[in-house]
Amino acid sequence: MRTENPKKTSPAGIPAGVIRRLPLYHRYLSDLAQREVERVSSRELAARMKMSASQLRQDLSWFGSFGQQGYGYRVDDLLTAVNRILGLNTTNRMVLIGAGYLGRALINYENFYRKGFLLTAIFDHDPQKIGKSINGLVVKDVAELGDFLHEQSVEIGIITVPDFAAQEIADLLVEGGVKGIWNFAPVSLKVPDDVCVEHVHISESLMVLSFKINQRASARDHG
Amino acid sequence: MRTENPKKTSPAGIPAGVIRRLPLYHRYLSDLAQREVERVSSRELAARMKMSASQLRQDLSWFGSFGQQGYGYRVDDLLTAVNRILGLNTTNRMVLIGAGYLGRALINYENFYRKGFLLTAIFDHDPQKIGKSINGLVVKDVAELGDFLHEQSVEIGIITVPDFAAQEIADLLVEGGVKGIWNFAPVSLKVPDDVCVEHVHISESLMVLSFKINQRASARDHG
DNA sequence: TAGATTGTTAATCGATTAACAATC
DNA sequence: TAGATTGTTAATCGATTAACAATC
Repeated sequence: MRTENPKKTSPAGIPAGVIRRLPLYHRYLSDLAQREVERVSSRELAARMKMSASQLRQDLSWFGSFGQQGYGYRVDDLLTAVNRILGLNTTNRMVLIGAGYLGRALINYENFYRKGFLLTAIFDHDPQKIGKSINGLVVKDVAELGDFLHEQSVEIGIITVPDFAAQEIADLLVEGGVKGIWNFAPVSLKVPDDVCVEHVHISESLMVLSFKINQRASARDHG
Repeated sequence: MRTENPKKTSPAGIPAGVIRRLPLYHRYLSDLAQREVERVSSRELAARMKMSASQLRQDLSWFGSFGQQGYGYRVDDLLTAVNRILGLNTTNRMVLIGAGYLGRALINYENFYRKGFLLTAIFDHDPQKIGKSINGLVVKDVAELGDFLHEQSVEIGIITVPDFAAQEIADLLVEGGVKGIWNFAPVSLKVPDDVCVEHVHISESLMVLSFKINQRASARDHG
């Protein structure tokens, strides 16, 4: 039986680890769906994902029951469920602030559209960029951001500006009523509790890589 | 007394959570150092970082003792120690494959140089890009990647190519002897155990944001 | 039906927090 | 010295894994 009423009513919320694994489930299920695989067991899927079947089933149980005993999961159904859990079944309108290379990389990422993310405006501070068209959107002056947000309903603000300007933009986004901020600047943004922030840890990630390489090197030398 | 001989000899390795927090320590300590703060206690630093002082001290103890009872930590000394732990005190040579917007964003990120990361070559598949100069480096044909890696010593390969090409590039990098791969393609790369991979979860991060927004919305409606 | 596999409860493992002796 | 704060050990908490009754 497939339901979407979680057995465990999540009182303190869903663990962060579970949430971080949801996009992985999405990716692997999309792969299977694209290859027209009809059914998959927790054992098979978990093996592909290099995790335990227990954990996979435990994770899903936070959101409901999506499988059938003795059968496993219908790939399409589970993917649909994961899409809904992730909020990919509704349109998320976004604005992007900072039309540098990183901003442009995101603007060009067409997969977002397929997943229900819709970029509605691009802002920049640089007069050289303002007025230019990128992917069919004219870059607006960041001075207009506040007004724009009051006129248009926007769920997500994307921050791809230099570090020092990030908090200022975040304040404007919050004031403009966005529900979430996708932050690429390596700073901890201060926002009210009702606004979600997802920080993409680019430089942090490179340092972790450096650590691992170094760690391995010293293990070889000393160990 | 400040030493760098860990008390606990890490048998199974340092927990992933500890490793992920190291760049954070680096950032906050850099901030303090820049503001010429001389000393900091675990309590103060932890409060800034919104974590417990216990956890901070526990984390550091994996690598040695860097403080003084009754005093705390000398900011400079602790930052130096964290830099060394992260491997930022040595030069990490890098090549980048994929000179699209994302690749260019990374090429332009000057902070990397300050942290000991040195970009030595840029590769692309596109004849339009090959031969052009970016930040003083001439873009090479990706067909030359293998030869280049055999001639030059390179620690890190940066993959900013489209998804479908990522594994192929990873294979070339591995064959060329890199120690680590910084991967921006949303695919799980298959590499030997002695090569480290750090995956930057860009699209995954947006889905997590979508989830959180959606979660909060449904909590407001139903809760 | 018999075999397979789920959803969930119980057991284990690891990470975080609390506490405190050591000591600057 | 007395007060403060570390490094570390013990206690708690949460997440992962194992096991199994329910059932397709």
